[in-house]
Amino acid sequence: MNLNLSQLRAFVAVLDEGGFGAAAETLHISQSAVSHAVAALERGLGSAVLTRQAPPRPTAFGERVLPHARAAVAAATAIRDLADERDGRPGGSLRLAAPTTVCQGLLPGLMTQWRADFPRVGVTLFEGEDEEIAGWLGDGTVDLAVLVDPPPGPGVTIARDRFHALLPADHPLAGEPAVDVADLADDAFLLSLGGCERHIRELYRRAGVPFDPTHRIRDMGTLMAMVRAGIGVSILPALAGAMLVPRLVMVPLIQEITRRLVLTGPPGHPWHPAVTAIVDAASARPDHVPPGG
Amino acid sequence: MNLNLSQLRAFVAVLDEGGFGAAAETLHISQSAVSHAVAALERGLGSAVLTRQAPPRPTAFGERVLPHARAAVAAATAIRDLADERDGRPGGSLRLAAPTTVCQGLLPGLMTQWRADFPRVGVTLFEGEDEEIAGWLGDGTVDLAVLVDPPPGPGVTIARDRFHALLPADHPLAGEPAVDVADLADDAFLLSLGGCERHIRELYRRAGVPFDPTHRIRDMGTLMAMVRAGIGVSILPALAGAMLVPRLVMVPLIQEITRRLVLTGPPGHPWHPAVTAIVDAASARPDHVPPGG
DNA sequence: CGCCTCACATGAGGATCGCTCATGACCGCA
DNA sequence: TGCGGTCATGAGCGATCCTCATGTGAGGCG
Repeated sequence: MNLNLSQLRAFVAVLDEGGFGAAAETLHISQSAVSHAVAALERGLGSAVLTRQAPPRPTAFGERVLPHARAAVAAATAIRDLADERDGRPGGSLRLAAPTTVCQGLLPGLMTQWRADFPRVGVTLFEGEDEEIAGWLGDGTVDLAVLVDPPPGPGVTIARDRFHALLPADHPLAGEPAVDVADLADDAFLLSLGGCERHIRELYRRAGVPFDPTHRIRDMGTLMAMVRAGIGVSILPALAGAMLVPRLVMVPLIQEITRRLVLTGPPGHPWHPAVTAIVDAASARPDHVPPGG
Repeated sequence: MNLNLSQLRAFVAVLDEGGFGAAAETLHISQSAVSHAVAALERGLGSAVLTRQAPPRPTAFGERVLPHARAAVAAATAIRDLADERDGRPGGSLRLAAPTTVCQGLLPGLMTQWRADFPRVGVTLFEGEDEEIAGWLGDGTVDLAVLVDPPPGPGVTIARDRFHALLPADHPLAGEPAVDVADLADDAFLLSLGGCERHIRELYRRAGVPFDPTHRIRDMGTLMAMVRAGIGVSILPALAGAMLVPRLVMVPLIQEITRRLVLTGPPGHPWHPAVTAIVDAASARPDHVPPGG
């Protein structure tokens, strides 16, 4: 009747993998073992933690247990990986969360670097939106994250990412060395959702221009397609340039606003040894990516 | 060879209780079981985590493992206690850290209140100094703490504690309704260590008087004895009044400075359910203790 | 309506684990 | 050298946990 790490691991894995069978695979045990483990957990706790539909969801009670379960599992994993360090090089496998633009613009280079520096560390990438990512980091869903303008704390600034106007290549301003936010008022404005609103609002405030986006678009591909089609213009961080399709240009804004991208581990929790190593290594280096456009 | 919660529990308990035998007692298992558990942990991890002298200390490696072990154990305990909630009332046993003055001035009342409100929750009190306490909260040594003027975050302000002059009863200023910090310059100043220096320094800054303490004293009893003996005067928060011995008085200062006492759980970690309940209950109440002197 | 399939539960059996008891080894101390 | 305190070790046994095989229940389809 006593709580057990493998029970917690099973519980977490079922939710993360979306089923008992899938959990069994990633845990390298049989489906039956997972079922037994979750059943034992529920017997031990006295109530169900999972609804048994496809895909399994946590019960209200399971929802409350989950963050603690994640914390326990993460701690155990960290200890295991701490022990697996060889010749000072950390090992283990990390889950990393980052916003879309960072995933596309910054991480390819970074992760290549890490693979070279920390060959025994595996990194699984989770793409998300800013607040979502902070939540994942807090509740143990991920071990490592790139946060946008986080409150001061541990972690290392890996880039300062300046905002640019996104214009069709045949736009009158497309050839300028820099444009004023106020000059964008002639076109419809396409606001990209997902965390940059705050900065864009600030840009308009500084420019003294009322902010009145015509469309709000979540998907970056859609946004670019619409700008290319001449429907309007947008403002994006420089890193989004990595996703640029032909016949689109990014022009620096006169109103110089940047977002700070910070690589950090879970606040409060002890960090996974590999996370500490990676963040320390990033601190020792200069910013990897010049915020060019 | 697989990591195990009872192994981690044993490891943590040996350090906390100062020995294998003592750990065995608190865990309600045999000394042999503790020895086996730690041995298995070390076999599993591939290196020693404890030095086997009296009292056992963590090895360098053990030092790195310890915070993760605490996190795992705390998480498991929280889950257990989450399950033990009956009719909405939380249960379990909490470790609470607080500074000396709070322990003596504020907690007796608070803990009585809690005993009534949360009869199934046990609280063990750890007295410490301000930074020490913040450290304990961060690394999982305690579940709940009273912090002094912490950075903004979750938690509830349970008191605003105003600073007072501590004078012998026969001091010329002892009868005044309030005194100016500048007027204390005639006497030797006895600085009490342990976290209030910052505030006292600020008081002197505001009064425009140079700060030049004659003695620095750690123990509150010693301080009071010395003030009573006429060796000098001091400045203490109102809560220290709970420790006042006869022939001493506390007089409010004209320079009104207070310290904010905040009851909170570990930053970042998910909180123990009973901690959440206690902090929530405290938020719902007005400040318990008027900062009287 | 019956059958199939997918997904999870259940039961039996066997290896492993983790505990206790008894005892051994080591250290500081007189 | 002997003694008490502290931790380690080994044997033995019950509990646990995993796997294999099979049961059950929901949903899709002819």
